[in-house]
Amino acid sequence: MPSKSELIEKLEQMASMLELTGANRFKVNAYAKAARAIKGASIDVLEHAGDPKKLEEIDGVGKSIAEKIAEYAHSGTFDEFEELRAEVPDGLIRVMSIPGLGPKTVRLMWTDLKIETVDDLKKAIDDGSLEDLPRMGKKTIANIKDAIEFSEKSGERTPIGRAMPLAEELVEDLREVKGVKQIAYAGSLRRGAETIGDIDILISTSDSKAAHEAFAGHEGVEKILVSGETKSSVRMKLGRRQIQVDLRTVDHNAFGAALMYFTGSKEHNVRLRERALKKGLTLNEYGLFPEDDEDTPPQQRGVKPVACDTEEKIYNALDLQWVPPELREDRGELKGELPDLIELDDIRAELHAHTTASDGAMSIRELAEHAKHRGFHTIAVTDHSKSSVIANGLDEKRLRKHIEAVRAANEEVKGITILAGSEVDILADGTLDYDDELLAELDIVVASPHTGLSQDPKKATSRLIKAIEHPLVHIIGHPTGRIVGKREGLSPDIGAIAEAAAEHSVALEINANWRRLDLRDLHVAIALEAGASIAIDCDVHAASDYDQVRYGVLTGRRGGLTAPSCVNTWTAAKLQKWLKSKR
DNA sequence: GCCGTTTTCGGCCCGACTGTTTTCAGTCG
Repeated sequence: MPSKSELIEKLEQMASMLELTGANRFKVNAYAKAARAIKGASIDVLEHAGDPKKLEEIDGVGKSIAEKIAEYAHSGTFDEFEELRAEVPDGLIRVMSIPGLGPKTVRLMWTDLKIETVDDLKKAIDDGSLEDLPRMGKKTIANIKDAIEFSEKSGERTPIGRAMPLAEELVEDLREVKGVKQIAYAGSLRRGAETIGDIDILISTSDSKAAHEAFAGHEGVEKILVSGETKSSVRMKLGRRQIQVDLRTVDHNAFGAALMYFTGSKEHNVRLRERALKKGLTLNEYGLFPEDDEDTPPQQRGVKPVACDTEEKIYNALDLQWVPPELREDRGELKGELPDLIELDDIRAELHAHTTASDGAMSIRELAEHAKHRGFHTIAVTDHSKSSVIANGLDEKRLRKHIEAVRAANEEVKGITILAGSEVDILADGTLDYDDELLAELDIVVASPHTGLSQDPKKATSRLIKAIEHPLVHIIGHPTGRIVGKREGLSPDIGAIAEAAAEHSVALEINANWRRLDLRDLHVAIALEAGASIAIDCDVHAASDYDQVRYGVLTGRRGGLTAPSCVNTWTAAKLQKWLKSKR
């Protein structure tokens, strides 16, 4: 069945295959850009596949690609894709994903040595035939061999929750090095993306050499890939895997320009540069300069930049307001007003937490004390329901006792409200795991799907909507059940879910655990557009889980979430009023 | 293939580093 994600994948594949066949690089770029545009588009392209005008409203989609979308919606593929696919072996795209191998090299391997897969490439290395290619010396071959091993070992992208602690440790350690004035992590990590390709660290320093030496010598560095005057690249140990970490050093007064440049996204930067050129300016990682058509870069000729030391000055010089990193994805952030995004400090309540009654590690009181310590006014105790047997879900009798225990704790612990709730399973048919009489006794109901996570999108949509329409439900917990990089989860019609949620005053959860981040950023944007409220919850099982909230806030920010749209930022009174409206 | 505050053709972002070659192509971000 045609799906948006498959269409996007096909367009991305088109770009790779075109590259390999040596097509016009701007055409390649057009396909890659269209794929991104569709990913971030607010309209459902498949729904409007018969309306080319509507499709062409999406920036990056023109006549030709609009036709291909129509073709795909009708037949599940499009001719040009199938033609290229017949020509370009599947395995080559995988070969091209090896770091250091680009389209030119892979194409040469393919045409001259008939290399079509990573295994073919390994054989060509072993039997020495790879050396026959031009510009293919011993060192290059050794690097390729190493890169194959790395890509097999490092696997896919690293979840943000694994990369962030390492990045913060590096920033803390390198801050102490002689000459270092400003330091920050940049890249997709600063943008709060759910997964990270590599970690980028940026330093402004008066002693570049010292910084690069300290970096290369840092604990955990397993291989040095690049070491220049301004740029070093290493591979570091991260758990059982490795992650690439890049360090860039710049002068103090270029820190803003460099930070902007290395934060990306690449597409956002391209937009900014295009905008700069239209204003007779040129933007690079050293600053925003007047464009003068000279070949030598302006900073090397002592040209005075228009702006360079802070991001804000550069955006302003381009007649833009400063764009929060989380929004720098080329999803229209340079057009119109930006939302006043939610901040970590706005979070005042945790509404999804487990105790030792089900699968948590803390008692009700411990849970409450930790929440209080974080300055929260409310904590909801939401242990699992009876169907979650593996999680020691509570049957009706145990839940009734548990409610009593929560009420007692609420009397006893001062300075915080402890809500009696449940994370009740949404069964495969959309019914809930307890009867209404029992649910009505609870202060808060978080309804979540835990099983049947591979059901078809139509069933998933009606299942979730049924739960949303239930008059006693407040929050839909981790609505799709996905696990980042591991489990796809449900693929419901998020637009329909969001509309139902808005209509019935049900909040959709961003489960802040970095393994979940569910809703994801794009879903949040759709939910907000429909007028639905969002909950950011840590799904607390242990004390350290409270720290996950940062990832939920980042995800919310990426989706354009403001504090008023997030129930966890509301005052105790406002929260209570909403909860009671469903009782 | 897309696009237009120099518009329907002729552009399309910019610099660092590596390896191999000896002036630069390829890749990356």
